[in-house]
Amino acid sequence: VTKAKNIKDIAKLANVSAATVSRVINQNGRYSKETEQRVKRIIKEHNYIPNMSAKGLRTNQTFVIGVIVPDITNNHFASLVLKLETGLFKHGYSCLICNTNESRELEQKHMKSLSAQNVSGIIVISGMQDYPELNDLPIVYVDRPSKDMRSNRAMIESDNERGGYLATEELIKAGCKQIAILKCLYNDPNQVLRYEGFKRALAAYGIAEDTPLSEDLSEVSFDAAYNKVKSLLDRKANFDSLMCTTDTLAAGAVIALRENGLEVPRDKLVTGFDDCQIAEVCGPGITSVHQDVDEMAKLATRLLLDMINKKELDQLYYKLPVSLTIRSSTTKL
Amino acid sequence: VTKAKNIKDIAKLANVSAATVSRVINQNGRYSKETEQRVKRIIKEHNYIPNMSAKGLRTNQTFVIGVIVPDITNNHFASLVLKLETGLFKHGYSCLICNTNESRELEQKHMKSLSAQNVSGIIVISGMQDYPELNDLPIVYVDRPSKDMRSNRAMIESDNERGGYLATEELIKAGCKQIAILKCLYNDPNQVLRYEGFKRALAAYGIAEDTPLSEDLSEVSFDAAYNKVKSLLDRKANFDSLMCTTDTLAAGAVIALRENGLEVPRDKLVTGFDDCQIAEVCGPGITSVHQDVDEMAKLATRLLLDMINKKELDQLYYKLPVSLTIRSSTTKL
DNA sequence: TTGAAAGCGCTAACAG
DNA sequence: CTGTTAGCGCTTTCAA
Repeated sequence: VTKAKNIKDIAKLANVSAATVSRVINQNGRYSKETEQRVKRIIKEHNYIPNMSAKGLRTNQTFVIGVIVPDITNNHFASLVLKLETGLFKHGYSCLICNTNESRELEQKHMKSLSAQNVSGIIVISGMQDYPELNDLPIVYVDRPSKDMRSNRAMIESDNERGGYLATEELIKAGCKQIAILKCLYNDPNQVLRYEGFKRALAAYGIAEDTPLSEDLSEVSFDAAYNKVKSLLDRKANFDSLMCTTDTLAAGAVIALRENGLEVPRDKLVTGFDDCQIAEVCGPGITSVHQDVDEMAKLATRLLLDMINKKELDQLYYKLPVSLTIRSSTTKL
Repeated sequence: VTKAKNIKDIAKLANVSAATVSRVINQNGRYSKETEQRVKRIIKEHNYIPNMSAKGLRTNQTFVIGVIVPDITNNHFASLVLKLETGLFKHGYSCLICNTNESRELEQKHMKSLSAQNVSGIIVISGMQDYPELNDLPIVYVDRPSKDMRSNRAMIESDNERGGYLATEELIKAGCKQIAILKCLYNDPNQVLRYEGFKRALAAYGIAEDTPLSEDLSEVSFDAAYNKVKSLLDRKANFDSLMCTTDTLAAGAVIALRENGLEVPRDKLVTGFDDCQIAEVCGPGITSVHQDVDEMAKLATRLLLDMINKKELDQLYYKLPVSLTIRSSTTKL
């Protein structure tokens, strides 16, 4: 079988013009059944694959979606990305993955690069900024609020405040009085909301917040949580439980406790947030706020594709409900 | 500031030809210091971003790398992808992420799609197949052997056999006599190699393999491992330890044991493979075979870029050493 | 139902 | 050192 590199080769082989081949490929009608079948046969026989750069240049549509994510090694984000990629690929779109490593600068560089590549749309997961200057580009902001509202922008977030409330309430109901919180408000509105929920729960149950136990972490990471808990223990801080604003933090906490001879839930209760694999697997299993990642991904995919295809969206903003997945870490023995 | 969409606009504004602008952008020389600065200034002022589709069409170089991966939610793969993406982006390349979900068919579809998109190169992680038909495309096969050898193919794997040996030896040295192995040979040469190592270690220490304990899993997944261990316990199989060919399997095993009131390492010893987050965090911490993901990523990046830039490679095949990260799961109390 | 022709934005000869 | 020109492969009028 000879190699047909481009649409002209196919046209020649099928005794039609390139225009007709193009119409067949794109199912644009205006060709006979006969021609269609012949062209399709030739394409298959020669294993012809259209050149997407040319198509992209011509149509200004690349069928590539940029996905911005803080860190793909975080299981919560990875789950989201897996579902997004799988869903989008079914519709003929590929995903450019961009890790920002929580750096504002890298995030901007990536957005610029995506725009240069003429991506069809962008999904920004837990981004740190809006991008109103990317005028015509459809963008879905996932996992964070955004001010950038208009017809080609959408926004999906979980009810983080309620999540914070639920987790805290669970600890209170288990009898906890001195709840430390592991969080880092700086730069992340979700963290702020989870903390709001925390405070609302304390207030609802008439518990005063113990400010030293609420001190911010330097960053949202396993190590930061691990070190914070070590230092709490070192200075003999008085706490009976830890409300952690992500599962990664919860894992760091559990490990730090264990290394100091403390067991969860025997000695301290712990809650996490995201309900990802680490919560299932860490220590005795960590009670965690479940986000509906599946729905998030489905919604983001649908909204983005609709925007790309210039469909009117009935709704541009979604706040998804959360639930609590209860595991051993909050079960007093 | 007016909007300059394309290179001609910039050229006009800078009083030069498009060719000169192109030269400046690509640092191709053959322009005066003066012109360069003027052009650069105009570009910056107008926030001009070159169109990559056009560039790609013209040069047949897209600066996009396809990354094929079985499942990005596996922390081992996620770590690899993060490092690859970060490294490649520094060199101006973006990564198209493709999850195959272990499906041969999806893998092929993705490869075809990548080829259509004129990617500059492909990194195939734990792929199930070679792609010799993608003639001119540089490909690095990571995490698996490959028969597709030539100048624009490279291949990097860990010493899986030795990993299997080390893990098994660790169990034996801790006094284990009846070692069950959780594996799934079907479709994955790495699994086979790890199993080879397992058998070699048994032989070296004069232990006979207990065939019923070596039965294959239906697939490599947390659930498969979980169910397998449950069924081993149900039928009162005689084993003192579990050698697991991935950390995910080890996690499934640990959880299944725990749910049956058995603790690691008190009642059973366990080893994993990959030394990823889950091994650090699961149960008491799981002893696991460490793969040098960092070196893998660096090597893959370098080799791929060299192939893209037509540099002669001194070596096309790399087998990276592994080590054992020892944690509590193999420490008899 | 089909084909001819123009052009998307860029780069690479080639000429000056 | 710089500009002119000719496409890369595809889609899309327009005309037939």
